[in-house]
This record gives sequence, structure tokens and C-alpha cells, in this order.
Amino acid sequence: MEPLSATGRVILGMIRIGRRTGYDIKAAVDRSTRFFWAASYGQIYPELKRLEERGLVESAASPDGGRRRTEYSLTKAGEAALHGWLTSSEELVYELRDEGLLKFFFADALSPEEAVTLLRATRAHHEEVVQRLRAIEPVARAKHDEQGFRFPYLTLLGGIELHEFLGGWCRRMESEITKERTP
Amino acid sequence: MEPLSATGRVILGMIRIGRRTGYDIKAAVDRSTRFFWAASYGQIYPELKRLEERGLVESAASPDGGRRRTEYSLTKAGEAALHGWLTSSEELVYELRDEGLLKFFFADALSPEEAVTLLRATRAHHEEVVQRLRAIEPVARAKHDEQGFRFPYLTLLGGIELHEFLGGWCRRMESEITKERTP
DNA sequence: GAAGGCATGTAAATCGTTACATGATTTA
DNA sequence: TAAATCATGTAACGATTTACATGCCTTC
Repeated sequence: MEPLSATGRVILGMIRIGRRTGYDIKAAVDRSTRFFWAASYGQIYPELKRLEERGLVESAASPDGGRRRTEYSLTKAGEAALHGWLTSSEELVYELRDEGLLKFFFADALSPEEAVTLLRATRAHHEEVVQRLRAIEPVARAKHDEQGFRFPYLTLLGGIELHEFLGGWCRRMESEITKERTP
Repeated sequence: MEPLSATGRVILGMIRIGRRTGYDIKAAVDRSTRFFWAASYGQIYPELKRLEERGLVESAASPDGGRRRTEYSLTKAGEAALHGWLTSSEELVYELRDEGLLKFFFADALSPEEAVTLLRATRAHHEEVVQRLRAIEPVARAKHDEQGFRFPYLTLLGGIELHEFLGGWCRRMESEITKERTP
């Protein structure tokens, strides 16, 4: 059978941890995996239909007089596909597009002052991400304690560490460049 | 005027540091920025033509009897566009797609053994990148010393540190998971 | 009764990769 | 002389984003 598409992977995983509708999956992605695996409505809704055609998820229209919603759940085949992907030894996708680093790479075209300004902007970005992640941390810890999901919480802590590392690297480069100018 | 496209940015920067042909630009990208800003022939050649139409680069067919090649150089406007982008305060693009992290996020669906296997595979990937970058390091240092470009070299060192950090995080997570199983 | 959040979906446009086609020159 | 490398380019496909359209329900 065909491997899961990029969006299919995050959808199956999100359904497994209790997200039921396309809207809910999108909101969960934006809160959690967005920093390393994004997905938009334009991908999610069509992909849900394809996954249903392939028999990996089942849909049920919400019964009562509430809002119209289509709730999805994993089939046996869907659980197997998710587990198969999680344990497969295929080469792992790793793609980064980091404009701060690219500008830094070309910073020989800049004055030291301009290079420092660039680094400060890059660092500001990483510090913002750290703040946003720290803000989610208590919610994630609560879910960790109450619902027994450990790995989303560990991932969040890893994200905080990563962006702290990147911000720290910017700071080190700032002083590296600054010190050269006052010998 | 329109902002530079993603590929336009790396092309102008690469021409400035002495890459002259589309082929040469592609090779330089693959050697250096690929880990944080990739580009393929399918983007590079058409984009070079667009940049020339916009007056940011100039082309010259190679004169002598050698291989057919089109050599590009920056115009005044091109230098200004490059500098304008490098110093612009537009929000910096930062996009990551990390399948190892995504799998880790969903690893509550795995046994501890499977989770450790996943982490080892992720770590192996980061260690490979570190090795490849270390292999380039002497070449990059030579360029740094001879041609006076500092920032590509600093970027390389940063990349090594980053992937060492990521590999180290994997290792810490491995022992975190392992220790829980033998109390 | 207005605003905001819940909810589903599509169309168009853009972006990017991959694979292919072509051919010259250099090196082993 | 065969293989590797230099060199340019396009077509097809797939992935993704953005913007738009629609409407219900809950809360203020």
C-alpha cells in the first residue's frame, strides 16, 4: 500500500490522541506540531476524505441538534498504518528553511553593525518562540499528568531547549563580531 | 519593487561570493546552504532569467572555445537588492519539517523499545550530518583564511553545533526512556 | 443582536522537486 | 575511449498556502 502523505501522518497521529474533527486537528497542529510539521485546511479536509477512501479512518456525522461536524476515528487498518509509519526505517524527512541563517551566511556583504542588527532580529525571533512555548507548557504538563501522554510534553520541552540554543548561538555570534571591532 | 523570491535570495548571495553559472550556484548550494535553504535546477535557471529581466543580474556567454556557459554577475541594482534584503526588517522565514520529531511527538503509541529505536535512528541522522559538515570544515576554513569570507565558515560551525545538540537531545531522551523501564 | 469561535470546504495560485533530454569537455 | 563532470534547460507532477464562501451556535 501507498505510504502516508505528509499531512496524512499528522492527521492519523492527531486522531489517535483524541482529535475528532478537521477543525480540531488543525487547532491541535497549530498549538503543537506547527513548529516542526505544519498543515492547513486546504490539506486537511481533502486528506481526511482520501484517508477514509483508503479505509484508514471512519467518519460519523454528529447525531444531535448541535453544530454540523464530522467526527473521525481510526480503523484497525488506520492504527496499523500509523504504527507502521512510526516504526518504519525509511529515511526521515528533515527540511529546514531558516532565513536568519541564510542572511548570516551572506553577512560578509554587511558592516559589523548591520550584522549585529541581523543577529539581534534572529535572536528576537527565537526568544519569542521560547516565550510562546513556555506559555503552553503548563497546559501541556496538565495533559501529561491527567491523560498520560508523555511524548507531546517531552517534545515541547525539546522545542524550548532548541530555540534557547539557537538564541544563545545568536548571542555568541553577536559578541564574536562586536569584540573584533574594538581591539 | 517586488521582494526577492526564496531562490532569488540565495542566487544573488551566491553570485556575490563568486559563483558565476547556474550549475556553479547549484553546486555551492548543495555544499553549503542546503541544510537550511535548498534550491534545485528547476528553480535556479528560470529564476536567473527573471532576475536578468528585472535588471538585477547581467549575463555574458563564455567567449572562448570552452564549454557553453552563461556567466552571471550582479548589477548595481542587484547589489542594492541583495543589501536591501539582508538589512530588511521583514519577518524572517523559519520553517522546519522534522519527521523524527513528529514521530517522537506521537511515540505514546509505541513500546519503550520502539521509541528507543526511533530515537537512535533520529540520532544517527544528526550524527551523519555532523560528519558530513566536519568533512567540509577544512575546505571552508581554507576559504575563510584565503578569500576573507568569514560568515560561511561561522555558519558551518553553527550547523555542526546545532546537529550535535540535536543528537545529544536524542541521546538524553533515550536514557530518559530506558531508565523508566528498570526501576 | 453582535461578536467570536466552531465547523467545513474549495479554487486559484504558487512553489518546489523529480525526471528527463541534450551535449560538450576533461580525465582516467 | 569510457566515465565523470560541466552545463543548460523543461515538463509534469505533487505539495502547500491563501483567500474566499458559508453558516451555525454560544456568549456578552
